[in-house]
Amino acid sequence: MTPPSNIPTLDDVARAAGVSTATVSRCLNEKQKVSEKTLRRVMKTVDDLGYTPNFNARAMAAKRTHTIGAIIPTMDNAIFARGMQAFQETLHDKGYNLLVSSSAYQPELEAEQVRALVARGADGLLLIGYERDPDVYGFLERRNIPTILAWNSIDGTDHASVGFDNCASMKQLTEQVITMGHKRIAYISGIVDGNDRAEGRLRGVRMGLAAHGVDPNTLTVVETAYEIETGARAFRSIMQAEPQPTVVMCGNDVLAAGAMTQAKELGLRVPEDVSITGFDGIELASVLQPSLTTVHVPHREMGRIAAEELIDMVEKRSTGAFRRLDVKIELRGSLAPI
Amino acid sequence: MTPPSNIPTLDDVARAAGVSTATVSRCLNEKQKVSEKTLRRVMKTVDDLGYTPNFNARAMAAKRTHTIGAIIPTMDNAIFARGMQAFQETLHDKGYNLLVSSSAYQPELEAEQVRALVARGADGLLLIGYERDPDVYGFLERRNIPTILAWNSIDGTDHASVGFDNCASMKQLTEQVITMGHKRIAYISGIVDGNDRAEGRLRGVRMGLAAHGVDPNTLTVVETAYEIETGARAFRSIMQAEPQPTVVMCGNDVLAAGAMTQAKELGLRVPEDVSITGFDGIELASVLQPSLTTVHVPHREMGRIAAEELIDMVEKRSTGAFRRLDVKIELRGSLAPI
DNA sequence: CAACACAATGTAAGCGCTTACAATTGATTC
DNA sequence: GAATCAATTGTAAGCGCTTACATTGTGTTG
Repeated sequence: MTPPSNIPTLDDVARAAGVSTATVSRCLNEKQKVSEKTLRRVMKTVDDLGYTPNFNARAMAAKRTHTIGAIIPTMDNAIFARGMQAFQETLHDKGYNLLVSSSAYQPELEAEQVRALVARGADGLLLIGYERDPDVYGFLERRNIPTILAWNSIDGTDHASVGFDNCASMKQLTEQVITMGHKRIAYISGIVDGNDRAEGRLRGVRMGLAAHGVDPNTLTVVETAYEIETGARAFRSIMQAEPQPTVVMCGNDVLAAGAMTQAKELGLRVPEDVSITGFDGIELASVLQPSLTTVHVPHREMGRIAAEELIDMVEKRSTGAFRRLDVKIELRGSLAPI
Repeated sequence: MTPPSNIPTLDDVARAAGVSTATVSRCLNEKQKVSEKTLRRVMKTVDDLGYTPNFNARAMAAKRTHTIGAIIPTMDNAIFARGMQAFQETLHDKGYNLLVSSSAYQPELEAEQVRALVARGADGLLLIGYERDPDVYGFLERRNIPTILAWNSIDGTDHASVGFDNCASMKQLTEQVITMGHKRIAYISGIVDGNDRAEGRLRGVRMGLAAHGVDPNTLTVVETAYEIETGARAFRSIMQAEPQPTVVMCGNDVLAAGAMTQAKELGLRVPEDVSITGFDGIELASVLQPSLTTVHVPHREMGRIAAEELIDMVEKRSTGAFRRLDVKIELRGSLAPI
């Protein structure tokens, strides 16, 4: 004896409209298979009853969810916000929903989230970067879940991806810095372990140095989490060394923001006493005083393309392409010639 | 004739372990009801087969999802990031998952998302602010979905909520500003329509003026979206008027950041030529130069409490409390006496 | 007008779980 | 040793949809 639930089901609609459940289902999903008269009547009943299809039942019967999952390292800072927004918008335009979770930069957590999203029936997945336990890729392949990787682009990889070359981009910025006469360079890096973007950027700096005959071993590197506060701390410790560097390059804009604030607190003028650079080109960079020299990444474009490509994969129009986007060095007030 | 899918199901596990599906289900959900020996054997089989429970099937059979839905106006800027992070962490600690969508400040979109989240089986919902179509509340009540409102707190409302008094907080800041001698005040407001937080803040400014005998009609108000760029534009248009205000108060820190950048561009010194204030106390405020006077909102605490209370409601330990949190005026460099 | 094609609708079998209830087991008691 | 009971396990009925297949109705054709 179940209490008569007041939540209308397909059955209720069918009964009220005097048709079978199959017909109602068709009205909802394949209108062209139903006569116009029936369609109108059924839709009116749907409205009258305030019927909403039960998503889980639907997913179960149809084995499609029109849902895409995304796992990003963090939502707490702006690095991924813009790109994910564009990703979401594009999905929405094409009739897909987005489920996001964050892994807090922890590989095991990411693996767990992959399973959770697949268990929820995600038709496809967006992951950040390449580096992760092969088991995860194995699982995805066995389950046949189209997956696209973003925010990085490494030569010689064949996985579907849309990103930019973190290493080459940072190398380019480093060469620019060196060209402006800087020799004593310090670098505040994000945590490299398990983060191929951070690793690539660090490698890019070293390659930039090497390309100009500077010994990469002279580079001071501090590795720390991507937060304003930790960026500030790293900057302080760097500037205690003797001789002080003439430029502190940062693994991203958030770290750079921390460095800039700390510079002011230490009474150092930017860029007269020390130059500072960032990476990403988030809004924060243009609000800083002086505004931040950074590497601008086309986040929105990356998000949009990722969505389009992933849907093509889900709908079997593509087997997964490799797309590399160009970045742009933004030279601004925080970097000056020596 | 279905192709033999390689995705293991409960049945597969049961067969392989030589028990019934009920027992496997118990091993997964109510370990205490199963003998230790069986439990071990079944769990090993689960592991060997790489079995993952199908979430949709589970939700359907159990009518519980351990999933909470949240709909916030935007993910694109930092206003909600910190609070949602804490909300998420607390949910996770208590064994719940979070599904977030953003409504882009559009009431119809929000209503649609509410239905979508409920259709997905969300056990409870977090919504921002009070103001929305009564139909939405009606729907939620009919479906019996516990819902908590956050980010605002209005006297005389009885809905479960955890927030702060936007109006009183802004009134307090306004009084502080007036006490410092400011008479010509301008205010850059967020879009008030459909946003009770923005509306409350604007009302708070007017009440603050009135309380000190300043005619609220002399207040210049520019209403615009919460973006750095629009904040900058609003500031420019305000400073073109004669006589210029001595202080530009802003509806949030993002607008204030735009105002500050624009002030520099116009060659105006802050706070010597014009004072600027914000609201929210996001990280951005402390990175600005000079650092921003703002109203600090305990976002993390709000997120945590919202999660705890909502779970209590879902698990029938509470019927929905009304919690008001205190804010703190942060007096910093961007505001000076006249 | 019988024969047929095609459009519209109906029937019913699952999808992979949870759980009420029934059955079995083994220990305990008298 | 029969009776009792708690602990453990099994049986099977759904949960609310989609969809392959069967059925019905309608207009065309020879």
